[in-house]
Amino acid sequence: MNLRNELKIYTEKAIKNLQSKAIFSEFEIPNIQILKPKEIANGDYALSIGMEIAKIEKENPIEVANNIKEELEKIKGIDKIFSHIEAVNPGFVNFYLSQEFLDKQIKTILRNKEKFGNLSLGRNKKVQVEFISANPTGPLTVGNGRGGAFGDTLANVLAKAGYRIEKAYYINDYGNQINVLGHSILKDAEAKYSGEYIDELAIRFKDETDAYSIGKKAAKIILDNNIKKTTDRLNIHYDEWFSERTLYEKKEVEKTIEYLKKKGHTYEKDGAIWFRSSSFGDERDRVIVKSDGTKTYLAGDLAYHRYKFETKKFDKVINIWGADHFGDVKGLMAGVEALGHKGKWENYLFAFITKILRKKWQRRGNSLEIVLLQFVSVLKDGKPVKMSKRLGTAIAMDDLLDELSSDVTRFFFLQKSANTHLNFDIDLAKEQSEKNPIFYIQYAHARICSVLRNGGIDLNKKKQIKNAQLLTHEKEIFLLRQLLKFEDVIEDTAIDYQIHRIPQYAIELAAAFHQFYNDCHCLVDDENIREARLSLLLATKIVLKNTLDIMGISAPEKM
RNA sequence: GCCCUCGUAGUUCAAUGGAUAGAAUACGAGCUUGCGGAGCUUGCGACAGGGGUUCGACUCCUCUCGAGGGCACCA
Repeated sequence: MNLRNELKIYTEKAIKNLQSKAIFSEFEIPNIQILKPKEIANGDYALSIGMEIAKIEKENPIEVANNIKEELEKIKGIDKIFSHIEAVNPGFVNFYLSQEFLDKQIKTILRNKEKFGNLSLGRNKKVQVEFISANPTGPLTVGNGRGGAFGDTLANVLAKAGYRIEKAYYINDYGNQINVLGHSILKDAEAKYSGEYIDELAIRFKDETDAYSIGKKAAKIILDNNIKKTTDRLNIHYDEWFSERTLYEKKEVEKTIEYLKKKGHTYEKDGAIWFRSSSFGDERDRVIVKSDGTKTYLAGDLAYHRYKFETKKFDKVINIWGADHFGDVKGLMAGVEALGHKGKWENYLFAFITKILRKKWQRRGNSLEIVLLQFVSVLKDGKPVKMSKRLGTAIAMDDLLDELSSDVTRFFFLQKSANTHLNFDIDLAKEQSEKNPIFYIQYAHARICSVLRNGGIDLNKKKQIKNAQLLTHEKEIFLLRQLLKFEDVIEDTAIDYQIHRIPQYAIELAAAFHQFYNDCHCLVDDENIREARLSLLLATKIVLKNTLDIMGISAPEKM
């Protein structure tokens, strides 16, 4: 049970008590939002419920807040957590953490080390995150890289929150694009892909003439020599590389279509078999078997999702897609529902979160959730570069990784929210790589390690704080508060997937450390203060490293 | 035409319907006989525009303008 949930329950109880005392009438208690004030002066946590209840009760908000505050103060043990609770204008209730509570937290961090921040939110639920899944017809692009950084980090966050996660790459090694790849290598009239890799493959297959056979073999080569190497360079490691072809080989696609037929979710028109997806909220029906007898991409994807839910028994599946696949979201959603896998997902306790979820139509509590990442625009020499493999003018992820480290690149991608269009100015990124915030964060980590070494602390040995109560300097307390935020950051992100919160937090934490470092000398003669500050440093190192680990970014002990 | 995602300091990005809209970078001014100055302190600087809902709007609704994406028997 974390503090925010505890506080929520306390508040609810306080309001009920006030109702039973007839100070408040018997209204239905609204959602209790636990706010985190931006200003420390406004407390560590805050409630705005006073204003909402004041409206219902037609009372003065500050009086309502005061009533709640007084009722909360009566709760046993709350004085151990908060040094004081305040009701302030226009009707907020502010909570200030006690020194005692903060001291306890630092001990918790030192005890739990890399496990600090592990939550039980997932309660062993199995979740798959599928990301990148680019066609094996060419090297990964910068846009794929964004999906990779996002998906990998989201999976890490969910793992931290207690979910059993698997990372998957769906290889589209079946279908027309394989044929097109073959023709591209043959450079005949049906060629679509171009670029250096095609030229290299052309040399390799110069003695062959069958487009499909070439395409099939080439796809395997591209997967091994390009895609897998690039994901490695990006520090992404999949649990499963799933081949679409195997679904056809094992007749899983046919079985899926048969299932839908039997359930009456299909019909024939113009010689094709249509899936009645409009019965499941889609704006139109979708073809699953074309009039020439071949299956569409959706048919294969549905078979794959049957595998996800029925064979692998995932409780939840999250697909990370580029925004160019927006048009396919409803089709797959409808299909998954038709296959009987909707709404198994838990209902979150937090009403304020479900409110957010409701806004995101693609995530309506389905067992399948699809996150769309907006486009990455690439600028080079001040000019936009059109991203298209087919045109052969795409910026390959490897081009970027030749110039920037994986750490910098991942951080650059992660910093932006999924639904903003990302401008990747290659020249700017190169130019700024030395002053990138990631260096600021890694420098903080290296600096801490250096002081700890100078202080004779073995980084791998357990270190217990003895004098946390000596941590009273403004910057010490501020840093402590930042450390404490880590669990909230994990929880929030595991629920709303706003992963840019993580790099944001890393910057804040590093800043809090640098400020502390500047004001407080650690290696002082006073044994007690020295001990206390070294403990704080060690705790900071732990949390900073945990944060970087989640982002898949290294935490160097020296730079 | 319809559907998505956007529009915030010069630039790249933040901000759960809450309190004084934050960072980074750039530009200006400071800080070192101390543990890593790749740091710290400080100044300048922004909600595309008009209506509306609300005690309270960058956030919700609506219109206008602007950017990107999607509307296949392609994947």
